[in-house]
Amino acid sequence: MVPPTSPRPAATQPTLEMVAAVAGVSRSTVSRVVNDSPNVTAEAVAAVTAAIEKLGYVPNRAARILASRRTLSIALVIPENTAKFFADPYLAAVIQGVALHLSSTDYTLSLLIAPEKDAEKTRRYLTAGNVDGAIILSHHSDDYAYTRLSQSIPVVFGGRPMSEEGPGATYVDVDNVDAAREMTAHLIDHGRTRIATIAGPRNMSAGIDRLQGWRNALADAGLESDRIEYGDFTPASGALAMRKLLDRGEPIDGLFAASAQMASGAVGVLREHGLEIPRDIGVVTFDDDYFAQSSHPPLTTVAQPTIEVGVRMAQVLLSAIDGEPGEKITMLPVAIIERDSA
Amino acid sequence: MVPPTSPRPAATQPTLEMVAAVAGVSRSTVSRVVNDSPNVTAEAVAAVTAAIEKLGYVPNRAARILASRRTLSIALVIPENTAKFFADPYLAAVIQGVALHLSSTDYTLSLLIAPEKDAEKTRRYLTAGNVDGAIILSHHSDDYAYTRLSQSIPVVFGGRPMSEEGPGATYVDVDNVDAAREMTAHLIDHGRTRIATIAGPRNMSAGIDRLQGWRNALADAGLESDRIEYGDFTPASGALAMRKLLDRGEPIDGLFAASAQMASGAVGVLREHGLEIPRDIGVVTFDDDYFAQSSHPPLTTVAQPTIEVGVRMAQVLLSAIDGEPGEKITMLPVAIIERDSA
DNA sequence: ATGAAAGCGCTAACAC
DNA sequence: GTGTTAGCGCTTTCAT
Repeated sequence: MVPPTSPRPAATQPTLEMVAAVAGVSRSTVSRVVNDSPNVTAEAVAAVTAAIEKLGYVPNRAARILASRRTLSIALVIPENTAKFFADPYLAAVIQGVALHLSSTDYTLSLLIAPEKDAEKTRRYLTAGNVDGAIILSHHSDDYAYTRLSQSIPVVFGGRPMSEEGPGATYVDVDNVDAAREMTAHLIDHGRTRIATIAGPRNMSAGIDRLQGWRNALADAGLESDRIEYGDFTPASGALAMRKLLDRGEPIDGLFAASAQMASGAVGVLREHGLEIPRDIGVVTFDDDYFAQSSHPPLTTVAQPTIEVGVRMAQVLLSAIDGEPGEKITMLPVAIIERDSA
Repeated sequence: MVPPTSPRPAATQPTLEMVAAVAGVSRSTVSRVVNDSPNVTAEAVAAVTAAIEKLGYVPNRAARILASRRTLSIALVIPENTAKFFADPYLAAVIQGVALHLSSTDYTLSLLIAPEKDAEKTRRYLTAGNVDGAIILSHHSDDYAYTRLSQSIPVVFGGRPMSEEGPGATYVDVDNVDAAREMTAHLIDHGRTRIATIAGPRNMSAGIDRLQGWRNALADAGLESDRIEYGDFTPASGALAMRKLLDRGEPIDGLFAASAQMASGAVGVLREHGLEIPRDIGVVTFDDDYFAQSSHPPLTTVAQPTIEVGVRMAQVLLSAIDGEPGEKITMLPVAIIERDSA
């Protein structure tokens, strides 16, 4: 904790009261104008607006929050174990989308990297009325700290949460099962029959669902589905998984990597082993990031609307905060991008 | 703008007053304890602490801010043009470092993606007393909107800022010139004589400085320094620059890419052209990210203390907010990582 | 060392 | 439609 110190030198911002004086109205009227209240005459609005402009008035957030009991701020919570994925283009884009949408509102984004140990501190902060709502970007199922959070404030999860809260939770996601199935089917359509997968973690819905999709496609085609290794969505884990797959000594002519970052690692290993894509092995994946686009050859993949996911999470959260009904589950469409890697 | 709506249903958090009642002291004393004031008896501290614990009291931020005129929050400003680099492991790590350090303080991090157009809105928000200080992560020189910001609030830049504010500005950086020189010298030591560079943008100090370092090394060795192409630190730009370099038709046996992300793009192109590292060309770069580590072969590079840069920016900013003197410029050491790519 | 009292700048009934 | 009046929950002189 940083101990509080000397108070600030009173920046003397213009206050609502000063605006009222200049505009020749009461503070209430200024407040109404600032808050877009419908019940103000055009003249009053004009006078106040002019005064605000003239003085360069900006409402004091703290005072507003204190008086209205709305914080105008939402938290973006990233458990520390997830923070190491910060560099993942997917996560980065989602965060960007959230920030982008909020910048067109009066809301402010509080970025919280939540330490595993005292998740309790974070939870308290969130439930103590410091934010109007929260977006949880948690990769793992073991973040039970946030399980009951939505009883206190509106919460939106990025992707279906794994905890018991799952049913009933509000989240934004894509149809991972079906997209993975399609990707795998694409491999099958290209004549691949010995298809492996580098799956995501078993404690993340995205990992589980994409694996299920892969299984479904193989089952539909009557193919074996035992060529599985798990990664954690990082390139390094993809490389390791690919090595394990190859070390099995069984022939593989197709690979579905559950994320482009893992595919990135895997492709490097394939190249090391002298395997050429798509001559020796077809490779398809998930996410249309730089790697998928610039790999040689570029990879057939599932493009998720990343920025849009962030934007929608923000939208859904804000409307929940405003007490609007709204669906708990928002599924966004993906785009299948066919290239020459299958 | 999202119009304000219904007030929140009064979450009835315990207040300082309730704590005072339970502890049997005045509100002032509770406040003192909460703020680590030295002038409180041990018994009072104990009683208050117990009461706080019992009630699960968390101070109301807004009230605190309003009364103390300190916001306990700092802004992390990322101009929109820089936001597209969000997925750059370097940027991601720096942000993480900032958030990490703040999580051990009472400060909150406000993430601002600042739209180019109304940078004025952002500037106003920052100067209106909404934050105690700001960290600017701007890649470009043309962000004049933030030039005068440090006249209003403490500001720390990530890397030496380009604007006229440069002299006098507070920032955290590494010695890009020298590190680049060392990397290039490494290439020369390995017998390379026709050394190219993929430089960063000409309007970013990191771009300029690393280019200068490359030039210095070549000058020291009496080698030509006209093999230059520019990128914007993204992989795609690195690939493009490499193509241009190769298209010149002049022989190249060494490459210094000003960032690992650009090296990533460049290496792909080299491979396309059948050039092998280090047999045909030595490659060194900047940043020790996943790509540099897992490229084939892994790349000799300059490892920047990325998380540490973020942590230090936060530390420097907080001490500036607390009015402590402190150096304006913080240079962090880098580590030269020699591998087999030269 | 502690308490009493006066706001911080705004919003939200409530009256007019 | 507009003004008046209470606070929102805390910090901070100023006494004691």
